[in-house]
Amino acid sequence: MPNRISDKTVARLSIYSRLLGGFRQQGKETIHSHDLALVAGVTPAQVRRDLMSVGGMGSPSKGYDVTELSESIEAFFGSQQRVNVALIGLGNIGRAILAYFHGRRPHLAIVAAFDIDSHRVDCVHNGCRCYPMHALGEIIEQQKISVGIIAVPVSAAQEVADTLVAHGIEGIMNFAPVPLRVPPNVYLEQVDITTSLETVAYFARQHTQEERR
Amino acid sequence: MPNRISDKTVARLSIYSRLLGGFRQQGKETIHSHDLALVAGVTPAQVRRDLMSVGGMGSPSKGYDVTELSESIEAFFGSQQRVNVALIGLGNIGRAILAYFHGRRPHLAIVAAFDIDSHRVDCVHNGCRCYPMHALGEIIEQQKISVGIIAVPVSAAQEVADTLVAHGIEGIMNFAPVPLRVPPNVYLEQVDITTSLETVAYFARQHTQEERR
DNA sequence: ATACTATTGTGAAATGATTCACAGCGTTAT
DNA sequence: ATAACGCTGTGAATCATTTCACAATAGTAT
Repeated sequence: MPNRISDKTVARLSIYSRLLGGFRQQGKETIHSHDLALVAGVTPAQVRRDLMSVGGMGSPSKGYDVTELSESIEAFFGSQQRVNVALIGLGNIGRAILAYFHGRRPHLAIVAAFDIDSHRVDCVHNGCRCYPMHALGEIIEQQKISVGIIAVPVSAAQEVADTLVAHGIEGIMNFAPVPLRVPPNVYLEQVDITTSLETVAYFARQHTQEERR
Repeated sequence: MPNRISDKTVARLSIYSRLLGGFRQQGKETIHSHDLALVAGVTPAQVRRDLMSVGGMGSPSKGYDVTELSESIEAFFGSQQRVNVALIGLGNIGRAILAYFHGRRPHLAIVAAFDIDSHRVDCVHNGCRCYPMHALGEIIEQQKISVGIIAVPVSAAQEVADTLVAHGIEGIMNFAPVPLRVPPNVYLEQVDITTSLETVAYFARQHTQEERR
């Protein structure tokens, strides 16, 4: 492998991509690393470093061509080939996620939802059919789903993860506030809202106390 | 300042705290760094390093006293003093967050919600009163709110953040998929679900391609 | 044409986070 | 009592990420 790209860089590229989409719509043709850095909340050097990963094609004094760069990053994310996503758990968080992604990213579609509650099963929420939990493995393989979003209670999260892994999932985004065990060949992203809020509260208090010093 | 603690460490301490709570309930009295590391999904060395921040009080061959350690971490997070939190935006994500935190963390309470939609205003969701948006500044100061959760659409996010900052907020957790500009004395946590999912999809695909090599 | 300016791309340095490795020390076994 | 074991706490080393700083270069002005 030539040079692996860090997850931090990938996350920032996603942000640049979204911002560039906005600039494109408002007719901006070129942009400097400085300007992109300003709206992205990072340093110009970081922008340039990140853009090297997608083969940065900027010109001095003009900067980067917005359309060209936007398309380069989309190509980097492989937007020509669709990634199918499953959402497991249709509670409050699950429904919020479903509503959130509905029709937003064409190449990143939630194609199936799952829940144990029979009231939710077989309904269509935001254009997405809800299947019973026991169909999980079968549907993953049928629909060639490679990414799973876990939005079930803590007590069920590891079991769901195991099922996903057993049926060949490649990446998991976990909203349940519990660290999951998955094999190293599966990419895992923990989105732990409780922990995040606790971290914010901690540093908020720190700042207050520093001011008092 | 003696030694600043990194946000990564703080986040992990929050996870340890939660896990220790579980161990405490099931009557476990002592625990080794190795065991805590296993369930937290990190290395034993990392656990010990993190616990140094709260004045690690482990004994060789017995390990750490579960109750004592649990209380040390809670004290570290300042659980004796309550942090008041405001939630701005009661759409899908806002309601999910509200339901999620309801009665879960006593020292970290969402005490007020805000929305522009008059249908939502003045209702009580999950024990939390919803105020109209124009009351935001006033209520923050009245209720001594120091942390804000932004769950409004992208178009309103920066304006809300500015209002929060203007009224003395110390920390912000932002769910709107746009980088916010806040002064350096305000701690900002971006929770960008789209970006996270895109990152998962990217690495999931990477793994698939590596296997093919 | 030539000089000047501002910006990119990128080695190199700095900073930050994690892991290693081992001294020191309770605990247990003999 | 003594030895042996295994774990903690931590300095040092490693690894990862960010920032610095500047050569190369395209555009612009003279």
